[in-house]
Amino acid sequence: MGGMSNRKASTAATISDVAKEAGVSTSTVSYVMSGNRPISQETRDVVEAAMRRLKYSPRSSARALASSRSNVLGLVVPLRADVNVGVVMQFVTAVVTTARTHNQDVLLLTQDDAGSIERVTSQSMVDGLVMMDIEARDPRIPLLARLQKPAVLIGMPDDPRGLSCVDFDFAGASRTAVRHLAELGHRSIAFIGSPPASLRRHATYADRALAGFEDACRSLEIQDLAVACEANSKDLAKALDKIFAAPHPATALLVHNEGLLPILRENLAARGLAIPDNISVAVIAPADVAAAAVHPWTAVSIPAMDIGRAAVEMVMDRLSLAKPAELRLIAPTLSEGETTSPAR
Amino acid sequence: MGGMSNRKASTAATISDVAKEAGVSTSTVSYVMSGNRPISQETRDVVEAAMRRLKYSPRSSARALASSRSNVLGLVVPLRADVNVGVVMQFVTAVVTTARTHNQDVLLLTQDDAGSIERVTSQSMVDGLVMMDIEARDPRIPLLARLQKPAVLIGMPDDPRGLSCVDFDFAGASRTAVRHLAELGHRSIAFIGSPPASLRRHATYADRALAGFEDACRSLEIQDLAVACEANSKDLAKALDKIFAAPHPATALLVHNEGLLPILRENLAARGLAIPDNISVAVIAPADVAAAAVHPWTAVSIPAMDIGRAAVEMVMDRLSLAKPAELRLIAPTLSEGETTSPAR
DNA sequence: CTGTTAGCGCATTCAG
DNA sequence: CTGAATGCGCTAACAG
Repeated sequence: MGGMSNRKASTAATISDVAKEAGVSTSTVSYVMSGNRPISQETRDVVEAAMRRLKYSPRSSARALASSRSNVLGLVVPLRADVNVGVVMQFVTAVVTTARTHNQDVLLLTQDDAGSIERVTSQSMVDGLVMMDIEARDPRIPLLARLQKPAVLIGMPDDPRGLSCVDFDFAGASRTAVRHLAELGHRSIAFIGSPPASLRRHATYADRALAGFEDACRSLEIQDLAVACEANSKDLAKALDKIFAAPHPATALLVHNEGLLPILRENLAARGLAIPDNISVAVIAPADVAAAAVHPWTAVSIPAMDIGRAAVEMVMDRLSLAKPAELRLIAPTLSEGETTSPAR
Repeated sequence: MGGMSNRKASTAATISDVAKEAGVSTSTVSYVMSGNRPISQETRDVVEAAMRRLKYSPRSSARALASSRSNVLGLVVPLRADVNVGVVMQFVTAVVTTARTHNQDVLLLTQDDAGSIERVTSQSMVDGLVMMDIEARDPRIPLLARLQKPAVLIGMPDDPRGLSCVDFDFAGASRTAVRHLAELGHRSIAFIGSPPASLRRHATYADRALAGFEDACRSLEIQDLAVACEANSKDLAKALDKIFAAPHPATALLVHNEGLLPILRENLAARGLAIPDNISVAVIAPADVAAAAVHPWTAVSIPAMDIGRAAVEMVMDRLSLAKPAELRLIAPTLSEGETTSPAR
């Protein structure tokens, strides 16, 4: 009896429509959705059939209001000119994809809109936050620490203030690359790094990659020289000028600047330097970029996917399992390409 | 009397806390926030003071439930390998920035997560949708047309089905560029276009830029040749081989592929071709990319910011003003750089 | 100009 | 294993 719904067809079905249609109470419907208590197989079937028939789907706002969970994660992305769009996109992809596997959606926040972090948390629009492009003493950290929502930083600030952090071990990446070049016999290595703007604001990846380079060279007693560089031909030329004008010019390069990769080979060729015969080049870059080149670069890959995934999982752990904050560094691995060879 | 709130300090303030604190009713508080009815200056002041004192901020889920508006826009972005990350980022930036000026936030959806459009609309997570990277006969269009939420496509499908669309006039862009080159005396022009993958799936920008090129050449009686090209040196070399092996080799190039710009000059130089002395080059690319080069390209600029802004504004118009759907093409403008010169 | 009140749709105690 | 009842916090009639 009374399977016929008497609602206006124009309105979307609600949980009580489903309950009526299935001949059960609304709480039963709610529990078959959440699984928060055992439901007999038969009533479950009846309910699910009713949901399908009515094309029911729960209103997220109602659910959020009742459960005080939005199932949305905030993602703060940098839209600066000096960051690498390719890498950023990879992080974003990883975060969105992983979030979906945890049944979360992603709200996109840009960091120049200063108040947005505070806004979305105080309005409970998000359950947690993932923040990219962290600076060494990022002013947003105290703010985040004060908020009640779990937050994960992609990057390693000087003082995390009890926040979770995850990042690639950029220092280790530089060290790994230098060690590899040293084993090939190179005794003078130059580092071509991030744009000056990134260094100036102490983006943690830029700082730490550089520190790792200097550290490794010192301990292996290798001639070192580091230059910052914008991702354009002109600046690259200037950097190379400086490198090859040095007293003991480098026989190997370590490049931490994805934007330079398409033009590096040509610029060296213009100076009569062939890779790897006259000069070895190792890079720190996303795996696909390094591998996609015609001559794959010897690379320490930035595992953007792994980092993004880890970030989301750390947020979810804190949310669901109330895990404490943690710091996580993702270890570097070097993959040999066709751009390094023994010195001389 | 009774200004002292008796709530537990641990819980965030609600609208009724504010009402109590201010000595008014909740609706009054609601109305000072929304401005949906006139409020005397004095009560407004009292209420606003109370809100500040209690650090009140409204729960978005409660507001959404009561008003059936989420104040969130869904943005569907492509994460394909064959799209240009730089351009995508510019669109995204424009959309987010503009959305904020309309008091909307942006939920990020990726298009490989097929069900997500349906999901976020049926759950009323978003008030409207902006969709990038539309294909000529995009399978999502019938779906979108069926949904009740306003949607704006960035791109021009064959049949918009009553949806709003906005895009750069890529055909006009090609025509403008060809006309410019023709005026310089060039009688044979080659078009280097998007990666084959983009063309194969008929991304509308790729299709239309190419069509505009062929059209303009035909009507101006210019030798034309078009090649697709991945954004790497190897594929570019192949494309150039083909172009210069033709019976009447091109004296000018029109390039619609941002990724080629960093390497194009070098690859031509390797063939003894200097820009613009031996060959003229015009490009279709975002303004900043074209202008940032050491030798600025003669370019028809893709006004990503304008398009993104227009998209959001069209959604908002349909939401608030119930405006009907519209199609909008953004006109091209050519800016001369240092890469074109008279033929011969 | 302001107050009262009935929902918005769902989650979740309590009872059974 | 299931149902009834309450409240989440806010908006928008309706009633002054």
